Amino acid sequence: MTNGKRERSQRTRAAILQAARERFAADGFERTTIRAVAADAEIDPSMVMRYFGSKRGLFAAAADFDLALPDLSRVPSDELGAAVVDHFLTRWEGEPTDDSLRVLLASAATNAAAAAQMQEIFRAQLAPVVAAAGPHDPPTAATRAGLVATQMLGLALCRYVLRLSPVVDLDRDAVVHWLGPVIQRYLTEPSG
Amino acid sequence: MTNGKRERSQRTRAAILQAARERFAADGFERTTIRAVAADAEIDPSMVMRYFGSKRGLFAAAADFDLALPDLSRVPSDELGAAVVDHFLTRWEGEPTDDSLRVLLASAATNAAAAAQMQEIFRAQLAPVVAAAGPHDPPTAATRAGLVATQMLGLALCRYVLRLSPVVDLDRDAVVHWLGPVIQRYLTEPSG
DNA sequence: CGCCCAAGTCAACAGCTGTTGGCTAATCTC
DNA sequence: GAGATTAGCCAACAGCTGTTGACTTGGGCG
Repeated sequence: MTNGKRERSQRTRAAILQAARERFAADGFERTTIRAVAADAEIDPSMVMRYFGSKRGLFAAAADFDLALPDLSRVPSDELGAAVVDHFLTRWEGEPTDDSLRVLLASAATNAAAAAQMQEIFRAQLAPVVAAAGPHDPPTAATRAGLVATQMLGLALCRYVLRLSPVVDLDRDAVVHWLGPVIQRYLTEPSG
Repeated sequence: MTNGKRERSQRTRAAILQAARERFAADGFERTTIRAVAADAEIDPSMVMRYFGSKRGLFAAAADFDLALPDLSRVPSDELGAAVVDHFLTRWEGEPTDDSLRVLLASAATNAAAAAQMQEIFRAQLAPVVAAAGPHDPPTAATRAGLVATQMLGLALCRYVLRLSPVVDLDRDAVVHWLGPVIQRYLTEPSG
């Protein structure tokens, strides 16, 4: 066949990872079973162990993602809030859909390792961008990043996980209209 | 002994419920085992079944709670936001501590029944209060309630579940200072 | 006292879990 | 082509899970 051994290996590895992302996002860490992931990927459960070592290893691989935040120092300072909200919506609802955030959100609530991973992502990815965007006031930068996290993760929680209908029904423009000024304030308002 | 039979029954029932609340809040629905709850309550696992029928029944009893929202129509309209934020903080951090919200938050992410229960609580308890507090504009009342939920549940998620350090480090006054105006806006800003 | 009901215990069930080791067969390397 | 390497499958393990039923104990009440 045209399939080399290496190519075949990479393909099944990718299939496992995709199935794992969907399962973890839908069911969380505990309820996701290796057997179910393997069934979705149409391979044997033992293959998951071969490729990822353990369930934790599989989760770490599935939940490792990049917020891909843009450089906010190039955005006009009065459009920062709208830009951030718009970026997150694109990240979560664009094509191709990346379930990683939902994976973490659904698992971090009940799994210490997942919570730690979430902390690390926001510390390493969100905090520096916020620091670069806002007033040059290092002590408050971490606080500002934390506040942004409360609103954006709260949105993700209500919209994608809890599926509260008034929040699900908001269209993109409405979300930007309502949350944009909030994020703007968290980023730029003097700490008083 | 001084213990009547009825009194003893009520006491063990309460002990089971308290142990269940702590376990569910700490570990979520899936990782909480009936055996662990029974051990905490110092009784036999089968007693849990006797009193609550099933694990789901136990969860429903542990997660059934009252937001105890005050009547916002008596609060000066420019203090609405601060009053709401302050109320939630008191509810979550006051004495005696009520773990119910954490129970739901930790479980709703991975359990459809818990998510439904969360939806119901916000529909039945938060939405009407928001409707009574804001402008008399029924179509937007549900939206306003949803927006309030995104910010307040996001706060709870980051502060109590994920334990993001910048959010945990905020004291009460700082939380009110930052979130108060946000909630105020969600409650009263014209929908334009 | 003597009956009765309910609180509580004990042991077991059937099922599912993550994980392991041995096996086959197909591919790569020389 | 011979031999090593590796993807993949199968069967099994030890442990834990929610749940059940039979059994024992002790208070409530006539």
